[in-house]
This record gives sequence, C-alpha cells and structure tokens, in this order.
Amino acid sequence: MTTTNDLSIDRVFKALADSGRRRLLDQLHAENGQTLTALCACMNMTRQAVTQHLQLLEAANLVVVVWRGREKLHYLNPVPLHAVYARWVQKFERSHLDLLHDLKNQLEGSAHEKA
Amino acid sequence: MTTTNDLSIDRVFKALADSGRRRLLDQLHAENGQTLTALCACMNMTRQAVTQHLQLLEAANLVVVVWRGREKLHYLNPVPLHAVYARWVQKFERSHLDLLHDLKNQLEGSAHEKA
DNA sequence: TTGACATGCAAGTATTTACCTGCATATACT
DNA sequence: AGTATATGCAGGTAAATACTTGCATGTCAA
Repeated sequence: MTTTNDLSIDRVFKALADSGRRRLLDQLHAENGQTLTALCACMNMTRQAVTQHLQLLEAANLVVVVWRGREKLHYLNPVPLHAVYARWVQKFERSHLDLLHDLKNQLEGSAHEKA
Repeated sequence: MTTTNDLSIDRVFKALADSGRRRLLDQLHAENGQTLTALCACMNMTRQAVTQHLQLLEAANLVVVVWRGREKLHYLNPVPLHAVYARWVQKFERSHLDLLHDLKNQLEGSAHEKA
C-alpha cells in the first residue's frame, strides 16, 4: 500500500506541475492544518477550483485531510516529495559534475555549432 | 541570465510532469549525447512528438543540444533539477519529522474522523 | 548528382486540465 | 427552529497539452 510505484510518482509530479498547487503547499508549510476557506484566502480563484487543486494534492498524498466538525483541515505530507527526490532526482544529481564535464568536452571538441 | 526565477522553476516542474519526458531524461542518463532518432527508438510515438517533448526539456534547460553535422545530440543538464530541489523541495524535507509528528498528534487528539 | 538519412516546420485533432456557475448538504450558533 | 457558515457535487466552457500527418530542408555517402 505504501508502495511508491510509477503511477504514484507520476501523480506527485503532476500535482507539483501547477504553481497554484505549489503555493498551497507553501501555505501549509507556513501554517499546517488550515481549513479550505483559509487556503482559499490566498488563491484568487473560486473555492471549487481550490478544492479541485487540493483533491489532486490529496491524490498524490502530498496533503492529508482531517475533519473537525464541518471544517476540513489540511495537513502537509512531505513523504512523497522525499520519495521523488530519493527515487528520481538524486540519481541525476550524483553524476552532476561528471556530466557537466562531459558536456564541456563535447562542446569544446569535435562538435560544431549550427549556423 | 542564470537567474532561477519562478518562471523557469515552473518550466522545470511542467517538463517533469510527463512520464515520457522523464523517460527521455532517464535515457540520457543511461547514455548521454544521443541523437533524436536514437531517443525515438524507446518512445512509442512519432518522431515529431518526441521532438516536441525534447523542446520542452530544452526550454526548461534540462537538456542541451549540440549539432554534429545533420545529427542533433542531446545532453542532460541536471542543474535545474538541483535548483528545484534546493529552492523548493528541500524546505519541505527539513521539517519532515516535525510535521509528521504534528500530524500524528492532531490525528490522535481533538480531531474527529468524518462518518 | 542522386538517393538515403536526420531533422524542421506547420496545421489539425483529441484529450486533459483549469476554472466557472448553480444547487445541495451538513454543522454550528442563537 | 432558523440562519449563517463550511463544504460537496455536478455540469459546462475555455484553454492547454499530447500527438498526428504531410511536406520542406539540409547533410552524408556512393
């Protein structure tokens, strides 16, 4: 269940692809456990639009929801972010300098610029 | 010029949002400097579609292109990945355990599950 | 110079996405 | 009970995205 397969990774990347959704995560990072209405305050779109963004974040497991009476409290879950970094970003980072070095060699070497 | 502003960060996130584009980056990670045709081999779509994906990766500066005669060589540039991590992902990761702890407290405390 | 190969450019379609409006439901407050 | 508050659900529109087909251009090799 906690398996981080390709589908769930894709959901995380897709969730992060929208600046509005990233702002929502930022908001929750600033203050965790906010209600829907509170989150709407900074979003310059209708409540329904914000709801839909939050649903994507929930589907990606980046946000966890807890009900308190009629209020929906939103909590940040940074685990998928870490998973994405660990399983995907890190491997590119590791060979960082090597690859740049290769590229530099190529550029300075046999390769020609297009006119 | 090398400024990593919000717009360029957005381009990177959007570029990473597609699994096909992520596969292209994986391919380049496995073997750097591949031609367009070589990259097409693993992509199960037309060459033009692959070209368009690569253009988005270029726009996000995740891929750098060098021409060698009639061949277009594609090189991975992991710098934007690192930038995204450093400027965006990391701050969520830092408070990782704290936030989970908060959440756990909330769940076990005053909050009630919805029926 | 001719033919094969590597790529570009442009326009068109289909799907997905972001967002809206309108109405329904449940909880809290008095 | 009655009103305000917090949210859900459903349907519709506009724009963005993924992908296609068709044709043009430039490079290599015989």
